[in-house]
Amino acid sequence: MPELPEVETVCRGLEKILQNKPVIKRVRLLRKDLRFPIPPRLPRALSGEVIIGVRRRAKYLLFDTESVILLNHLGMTGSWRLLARNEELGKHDHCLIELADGRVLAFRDPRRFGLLDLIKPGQEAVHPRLKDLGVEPLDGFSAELLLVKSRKRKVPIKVLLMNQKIVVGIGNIYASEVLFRAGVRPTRSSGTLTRGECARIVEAVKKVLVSAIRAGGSSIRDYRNLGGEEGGFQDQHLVYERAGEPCSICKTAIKSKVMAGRSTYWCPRCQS
DNA sequence: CGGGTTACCTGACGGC
DNA sequence: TGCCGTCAGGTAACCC
Repeated sequence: MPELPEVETVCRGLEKILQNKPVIKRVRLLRKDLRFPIPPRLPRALSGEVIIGVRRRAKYLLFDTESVILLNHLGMTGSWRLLARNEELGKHDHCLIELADGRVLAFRDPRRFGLLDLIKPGQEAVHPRLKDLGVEPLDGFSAELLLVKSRKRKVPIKVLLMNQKIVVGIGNIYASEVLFRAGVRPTRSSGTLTRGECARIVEAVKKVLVSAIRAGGSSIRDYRNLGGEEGGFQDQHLVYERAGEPCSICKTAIKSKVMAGRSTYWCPRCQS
């Protein structure tokens, strides 16, 4: 579920909570694997380390310590919770980070599509999950880049926007929302986009993501921030999960279809 | 390599 | 109340 705005919101929440650079007292793994095996040495590698900071790259969170980086992906249902004192562990709490100051961070992930791994500082660029990631949409993404990457490609633009090797952070909700605002149909073959359309798409990507971050992300089903609160951007969704409803601009019924296995929404009149 | 489909997993929801 | 099929903010592993 979490796309860039949700991961960014979680990252900012973690940064705030960890700004006193706490020492990790102990890490407990409640299961050995999520989608992939969790390194068995992870608890030992992290215990005693100081959390220097938390960063986001694409939809990944990176917890920096002096000697190792904790890499985390939320998958579809992952969340970090600051447990209240004496709070019972949930059925899907898989990893606990116990801080020396007594606080406990829990990684919760019912579907277990998330990821926990370790990276040696300086080795980020060669990590298999990070090495092929594309450009950050809010840092270095441009119409020129989209134009170049879309040439000679037949995939629908909606699928291209979700391709993390080209531009990162855009998932199924924001792809539809961006293309509606850009006035481009999600089914358009990428190679047919004009320079002007690429410019409109890139502008819409930036606007939508910035607005969504400002709103604290979108909560459709599961997504919650660190405090368990919902985001607010779902109130600004203009097409996502609105099939059959009148378009906010022209009142034509919003259409939907499955593309590359994912539900996709658009206005057949406003988007060409 | 590009493009498409399937699998991974749990839970919520609607229909019968 | 079940039970069953469908679907869900992601991505990797297959296939052709």
